[in-house]
Amino acid sequence: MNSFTEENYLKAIYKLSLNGVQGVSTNAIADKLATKPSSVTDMIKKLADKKLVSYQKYQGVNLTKKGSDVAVSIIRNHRLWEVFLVEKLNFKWDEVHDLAEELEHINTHKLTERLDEFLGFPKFDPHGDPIPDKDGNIIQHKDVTLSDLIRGEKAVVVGVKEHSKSYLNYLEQLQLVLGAEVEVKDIVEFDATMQILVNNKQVIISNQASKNLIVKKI
Amino acid sequence: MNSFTEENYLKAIYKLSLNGVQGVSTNAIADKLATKPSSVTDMIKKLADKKLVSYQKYQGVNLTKKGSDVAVSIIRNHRLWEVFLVEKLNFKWDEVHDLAEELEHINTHKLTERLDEFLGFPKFDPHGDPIPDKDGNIIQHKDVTLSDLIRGEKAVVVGVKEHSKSYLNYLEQLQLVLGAEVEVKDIVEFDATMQILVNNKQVIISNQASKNLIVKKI
DNA sequence: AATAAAATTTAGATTAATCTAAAAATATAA
DNA sequence: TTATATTTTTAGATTAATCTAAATTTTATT
Repeated sequence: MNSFTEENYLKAIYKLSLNGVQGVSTNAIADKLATKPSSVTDMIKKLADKKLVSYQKYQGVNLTKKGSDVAVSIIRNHRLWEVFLVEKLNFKWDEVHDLAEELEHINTHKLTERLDEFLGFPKFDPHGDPIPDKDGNIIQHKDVTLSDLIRGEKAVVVGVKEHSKSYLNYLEQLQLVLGAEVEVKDIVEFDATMQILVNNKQVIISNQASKNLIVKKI
Repeated sequence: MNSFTEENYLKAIYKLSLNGVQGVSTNAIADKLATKPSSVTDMIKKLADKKLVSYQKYQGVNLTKKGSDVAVSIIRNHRLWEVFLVEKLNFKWDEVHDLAEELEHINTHKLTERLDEFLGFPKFDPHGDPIPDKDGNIIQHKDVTLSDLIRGEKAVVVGVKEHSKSYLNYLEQLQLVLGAEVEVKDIVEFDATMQILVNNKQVIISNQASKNLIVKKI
């Protein structure tokens, strides 16, 4: 079995690998986990001993198949619990991350599968992130963001790239929730600030905000 | 915040105090937690520093109000999660203990209260143990066991004093589940083995088994 | 290619939880 | 009540995860 800490490292490395990076850097991991590079080096050695990552000094790490499987299963758990918290316990989408961070480590095959079934085999979590299926397959929706649209285009909100409470809370105030329809009315050339229509209401949104909102054109 | 380990110590001390014991012994705690007395002494000192227990060398420990509150809230969590696992995820009563041992430590007020509400404010867990309410009040049903009955008496199964998988599994095979009606047909004088009627079926049950089954006379 | 800057690793400490073995205190029994 | 047994505590080590500070390697820049 792996400790919570080991699991968090594997998850961090997995997520940092998604950008197609070959060899995740020690500093990047330290940043993501809010720890020190020297601590990361120590842990990487341990994970390498357990064949969960492949590692050569100064060259960064990559997950092995085994390590990747563990990471995906934790992500599966995390996202299923988020669905549970929002759909069954009526939490809001900006409240569930920290709780799911704890629940995800109760990593028992049977519990996960029963939960999945109880929830009706959801495909996405409350933030639009895809939930890996029981075999670890995961649908990656391609990241078209609101900031990619041009004037006159319409789209539906399908996810977020940033999960902070403040961002999610802000989006909710603007009614920019999953499924909302948006239409680009105008874009400021200077800083890409957008004027958009959400539920017939005019909204002004910064580039910082629009580039973190994943949409699907319609 | 308290670590998982600290919480497990508090829970163990709480349970060992239920028999009206003043000053829970180091050895009893070590036994319950499958650890060594020297480890227990170390941890007790730490808990005493945090004002969670009162302690004098060689005299055993007692929970303070603060320590007792923590213990009760963990027990509340544990039992609520057990209800969830059995009623919502269709686990059997002999499968839920270990999972609940992990879930109980995600000790967030809001989560517990939402779960309680979702489950319909249950009063008892799947083994018949009372669930403390949100203020920590707990109904203690007085422990009449099957072994206390005499020939001819009838009763309903309301709980168990022993939670091992093997015991629970055995009871289920005999249909001695919560709510089952039993009638004492005969008792062997030598070793208190009982012949009882469960759902019109004759069952022979040892004293070891009957004294761990909590019943209510009817 | 030499040097400066940045990233990474090593060395050595620290903290929490545990252990074994030995010492001290308490309880029990002749 | 003295000796013996049991319980509890202390002393000193160990393991996992972390840290700081120093050393090393890689990368970037002149």
